[in-house]
Amino acid sequence: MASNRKITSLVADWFGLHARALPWRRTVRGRRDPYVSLVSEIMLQQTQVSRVLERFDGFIDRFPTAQALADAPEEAVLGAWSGLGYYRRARSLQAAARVICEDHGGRVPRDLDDLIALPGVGRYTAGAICSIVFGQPVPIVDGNVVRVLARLDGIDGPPDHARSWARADELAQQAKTPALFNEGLMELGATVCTPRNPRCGDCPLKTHCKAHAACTQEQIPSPKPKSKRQVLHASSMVAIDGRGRVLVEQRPADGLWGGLWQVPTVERASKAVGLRELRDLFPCRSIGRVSAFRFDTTHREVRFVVYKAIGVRAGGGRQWMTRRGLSQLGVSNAQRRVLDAVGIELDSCVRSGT
DNA sequence: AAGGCGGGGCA
DNA sequence: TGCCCAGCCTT
Repeated sequence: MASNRKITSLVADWFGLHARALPWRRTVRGRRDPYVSLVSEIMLQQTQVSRVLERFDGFIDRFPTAQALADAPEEAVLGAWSGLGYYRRARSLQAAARVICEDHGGRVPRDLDDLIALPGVGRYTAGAICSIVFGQPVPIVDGNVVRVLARLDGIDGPPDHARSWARADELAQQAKTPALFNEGLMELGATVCTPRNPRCGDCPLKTHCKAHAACTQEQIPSPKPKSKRQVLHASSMVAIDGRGRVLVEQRPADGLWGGLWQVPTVERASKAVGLRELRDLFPCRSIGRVSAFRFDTTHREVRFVVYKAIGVRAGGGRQWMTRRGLSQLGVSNAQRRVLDAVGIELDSCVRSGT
């Protein structure tokens, strides 16, 4: 049985050789920018690196400091977050920036409890900042770490978070450089000890891994119990005025796509709203069905029907918006599909440096 | 403890 | 099609 110290040094040394060059890993005089790291950690919550890469530099260019983020209008933040999903993260991140500016002098706090007190920051994210940015010997556990540690110790069954935290804590405390060990453990899970087809031949822990010894790495951990997706019927009405503007409304702050903008849309759980009721809700001169499509998320199957209407008036919280204006706001990818169905393509706000 | 919350890529 | 991803918050 290898010592914890041996395990941690193997991982840290491996990371030193194989770390990917990711934008949030840039350093100035050997230090990472804590604010930049915080943004990256929030973006990376339940979101793959490849997806974050598409948005990260643009977001940092636009909001380069906690103060800049705190001072920005909320719709600009949601606009920069468009397409990333889990939009509450964007609001929470800005709220965190405001706390940082008001309570911590504009500096990301170093204290674990201060970090956890920030909105949108839980034990994982706080631990990541503490250890990776500030070098403190605190553990972090994400989906990668759960998997790597379960395989290393040959723990069968569904993901056991309590055990993973205990094990990660013991390792982080004994690591020579907790920053390199923690980030290396995640990197290992992301690039070598992957859910499927792990590349055990390239793993620095292969001679210490119980799953590898027993050839059970593919079965560990066992899949999480699945929850069934709810079906939602959405009827979206696209209306365009004489100047080419689009009629839009803002969704409620909470729930699915909270706070994002959309063309007038009615949602029903059981069946799609009928055309007659649709006309009652959206009075117009004429309306016609354009197309339909399915939009799947992890938790929902949304069946969209797209209508195009003529002779609609604004009001009831709905307003005419230019396409350029709309592209600056938060718009879900589902609504981009709706607009695409009538030939409207929003400017991407993914571009960086503009 | 469980459920809600996006979106895309991959087997 | 099902599963997973640098999780967090609410109930």
